Amino acid sequence: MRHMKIGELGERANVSTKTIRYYEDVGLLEEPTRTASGYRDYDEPAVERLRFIRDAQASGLSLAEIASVLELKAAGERSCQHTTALLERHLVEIDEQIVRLQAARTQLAELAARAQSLNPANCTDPNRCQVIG
Amino acid sequence: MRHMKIGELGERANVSTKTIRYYEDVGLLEEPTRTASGYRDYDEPAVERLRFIRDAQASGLSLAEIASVLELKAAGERSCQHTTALLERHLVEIDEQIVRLQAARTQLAELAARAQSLNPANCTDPNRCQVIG
DNA sequence: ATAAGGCTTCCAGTCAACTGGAAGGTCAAG
DNA sequence: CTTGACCTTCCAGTTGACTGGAAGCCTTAT
Repeated sequence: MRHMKIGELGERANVSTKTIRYYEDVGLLEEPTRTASGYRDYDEPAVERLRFIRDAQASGLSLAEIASVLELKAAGERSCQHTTALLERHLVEIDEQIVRLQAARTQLAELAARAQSLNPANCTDPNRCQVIG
Repeated sequence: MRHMKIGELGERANVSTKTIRYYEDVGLLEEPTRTASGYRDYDEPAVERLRFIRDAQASGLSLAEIASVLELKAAGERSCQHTTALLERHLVEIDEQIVRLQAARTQLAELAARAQSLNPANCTDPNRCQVIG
């Protein structure tokens, strides 16, 4: 599958078309080529780039930080001290985040186990659970 | 250290006093007892609860979701199906998130290694790195 | 007893990251 | 040759989670 329009790109990277255009607006994604009729025309690597953004974002980088990382990635050489330092710092943060996640996981799993072992038919009071909608 | 005021609680859980009052406003934390002069008066377990909120938030739960989890936690029994289901779903999400984090970690570590092995003295162009400020 | 610093309430403002909607062009299927 | 699903731009609105600031009370050290 060589070329695709924004809708397919969005589906494949699990991002809305709105969000893709927004990323382009804020400089996260460079402007793609266009078809004769003005449609955005993406290629395979665009999927990869978008997924990278999603992963990086999931790791806790802000879109602005991701932009600078992508710049470094694109540059390939001409390393920039600030970005390198950012990366180093962020690796530490990711490790901390993984630890926090595992801590949360443990606590939530415990709660879930405890909750599951009880009668689940008591959710009739509208004052409870209203948070979840 | 038995009792503390909001400032100390904030320091110990690494949360601003503003944020603590905000959590109370939105129902995440129940209203603490007050000193004679009207100051919020917290005990040791409050630190734990606040840290739980932080961990849960780091794991990707919204404050509203955390509120319902805390409700379940407080109830201890009288399990609520919605919340239990939320927890189950979220455990899966946490696992996915850990995978994403590790993927991002790998990619970023690679980038960092690549960047580090290059001359880091090229960051003179103000058009680069401006994102980081 | 006064000054610094922490506490109180209340309300408004900010920020990131979308998200919705109008108004209209494009294209493949029937 | 029109219907419906996509696509376009532009701009405004929303959401979640804070955050700032005013106005004023409380506490402790000097």
